[in-house]
Amino acid sequence: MLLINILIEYALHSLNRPFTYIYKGDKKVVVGTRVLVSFNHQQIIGYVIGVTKSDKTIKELEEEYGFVLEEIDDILDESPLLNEELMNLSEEISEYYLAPKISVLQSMLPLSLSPRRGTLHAPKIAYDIYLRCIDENEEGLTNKQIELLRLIKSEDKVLKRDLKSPSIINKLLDLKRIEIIKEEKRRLKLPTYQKEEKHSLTIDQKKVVDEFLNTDDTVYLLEGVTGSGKSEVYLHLSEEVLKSGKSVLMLVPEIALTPMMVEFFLRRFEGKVAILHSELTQSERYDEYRKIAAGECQIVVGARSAIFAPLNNIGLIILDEEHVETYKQDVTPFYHAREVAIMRAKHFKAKVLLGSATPSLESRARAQRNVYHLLRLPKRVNEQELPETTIVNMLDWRNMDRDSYMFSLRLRKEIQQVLDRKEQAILLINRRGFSTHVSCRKCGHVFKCPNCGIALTYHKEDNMLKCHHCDYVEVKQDTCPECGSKYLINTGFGTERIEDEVHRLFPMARTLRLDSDTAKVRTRIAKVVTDFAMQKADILIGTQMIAKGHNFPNVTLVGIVLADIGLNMPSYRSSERAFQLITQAVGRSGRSDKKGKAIIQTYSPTHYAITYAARQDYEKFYVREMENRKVQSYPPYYFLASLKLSSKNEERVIETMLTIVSDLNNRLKDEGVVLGPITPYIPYQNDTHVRECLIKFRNYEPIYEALKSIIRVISSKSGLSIAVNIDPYDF
DNA sequence: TAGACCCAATCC
DNA sequence: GATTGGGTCTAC
Repeated sequence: MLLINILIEYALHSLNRPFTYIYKGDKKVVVGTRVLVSFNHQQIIGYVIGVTKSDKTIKELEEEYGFVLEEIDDILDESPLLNEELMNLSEEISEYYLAPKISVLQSMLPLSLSPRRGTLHAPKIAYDIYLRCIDENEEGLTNKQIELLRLIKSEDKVLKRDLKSPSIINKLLDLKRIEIIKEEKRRLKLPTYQKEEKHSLTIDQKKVVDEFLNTDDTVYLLEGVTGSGKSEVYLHLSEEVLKSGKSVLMLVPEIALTPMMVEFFLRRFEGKVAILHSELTQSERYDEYRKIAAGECQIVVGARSAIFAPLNNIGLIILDEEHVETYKQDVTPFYHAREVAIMRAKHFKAKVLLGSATPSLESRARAQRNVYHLLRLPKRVNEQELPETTIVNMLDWRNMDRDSYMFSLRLRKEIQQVLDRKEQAILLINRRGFSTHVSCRKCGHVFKCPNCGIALTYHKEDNMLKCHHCDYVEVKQDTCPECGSKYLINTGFGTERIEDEVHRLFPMARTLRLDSDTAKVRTRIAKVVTDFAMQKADILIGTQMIAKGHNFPNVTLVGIVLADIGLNMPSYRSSERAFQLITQAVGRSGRSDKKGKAIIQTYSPTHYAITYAARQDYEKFYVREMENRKVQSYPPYYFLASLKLSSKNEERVIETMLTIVSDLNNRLKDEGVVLGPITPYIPYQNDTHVRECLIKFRNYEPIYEALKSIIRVISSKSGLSIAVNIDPYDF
């Protein structure tokens, strides 16, 4: 009889331990496969982490353990889903991020293979069914059968669905003249490009490539201004790594926003590339995953979770736009792809290359201390000048257009000139929708989200009010639900409103809008981007989505309609985010031989994030922001961990959080600073109350001991749930 | 996480 | 006296 130790699918700290089942059947049970078990009156999925033989009787075992043993209902896989490297990696991640082990495994695997119930209905392997001739003997066949046999014979193999006559096929199969071959199908159709030979490098690029190849560090940070040709460096290094027989993992923030990078890799390395990202359907993703696991691809291009691609013999992991926050997962297990990349690289003795025009402060600081090897690309490839940038102070009424409170005279004039010259402009407004608040003029009622309590944004396109925090939507009413008044007013503006305003001020201008509303339909991002690139519109209006990656040669003006959005968010990263966004956006202007301009409208014209971004001066910003972080004891000077406690019972959360905070204070003394209890911006969601605290510290060990013990104590209590976020972004 | 179980409130 | 609703408990 076999004793099977499994992790069950519920990702809770309280259930983060092995459960033992027995198996008497004769199928093989292997560590790393999924099984179906009944657990507390339900059928759920478990992941096998241990198999041992036992000669004792069930009764003896139950006596020994003190609980009733149940049998495994079914075995779902024949062979392990993860190899040893990935299994150890999952262990390391769950240790570092203090996350339930099963949650890490669930994040690593595509849904079709994931240890969770959804897996049972997830897509299966798809096959192409081919026919092949195995016996040319035509004796005793009818003319029709001979015709088909000769047709099949003339090709190596023929797709069954391409042939029309099933009865004749069946007859030939019966007569053993032909056979069926099943081949796994790749449901993702990659576009085929003309193969492209490698470009020669500029002197700067060559220097960077040589330094990377001829030194022996693990992590490299490539700091290169927008347009400096980082992609070409990635491609060259990838080629070198492939030549040495190793494979490459290329991470991008979001494929939809960086279609160029995928195209570059497909062009250069046709047939060797797999793609993995969230835009894929479940079945496409499953197929790509299996192809990688089967060793059929040497390059994987993908978003965050692609860091878990089952590539073997990795030689290089690249994170493009390494500062982008999407690399940090914002649910358990809260991992950051950069840290996971470094873990994997250590295992393979591979190198990690982090690339950005505006590196995250953490990375840049590590480079400062030579933890990372710093590489620089200080110039744009064609020596194009950086755009001429103007900051417009919106507080000064003399700058303002009397006809519009969203546009300054200067921005309006520049847009007009661009239109006159038949060039293109990009307007960035980092907020979607039409207006940010809808309220009643008579009684002051503000339309709010019933789940989150924050103001709803009005979307004119579909005439709905939407919550930008959860997915709540409602049809916009024309009257106030409180007093029945018809006088509702819109305040605050977003992309839709700007588009309206552009149409009003420049009736002839053709516009396109790109934000996550546009992106709801999968193919629409690509459509908008290509349409704009083909100059089917004069002005592109959008959120931060338009600030990344794309190269629009005819754009000579970038207008940042309101640079302050985000700057005053209650987060220690708000300056950094604003700086990155503005810098990236300004860099979109003047990418070809035409000189570009950028206009930044702001109510904080002297804020360092804005002034340095206007000058595209990352290094100065870095120094200035580091001072800030030092004074405020934030990363990179201190590490952070946040702790989130939730319960249906508000009093209980408050009380427990108080004891946790005082407990932490007692344990840590000088090892860290505890802030809290903090009532979050959204203090309750679907009748669950939440409280948080934040820990700032310099050494991981003592904090980990404390956190582990708190998790142990809290998770043993029912009605309370706890989640720890190591290196959180949202404080 | 989600069904079981327990107890009290509530119905006519 | 039966039904409903909520809070709590437990899992191999």
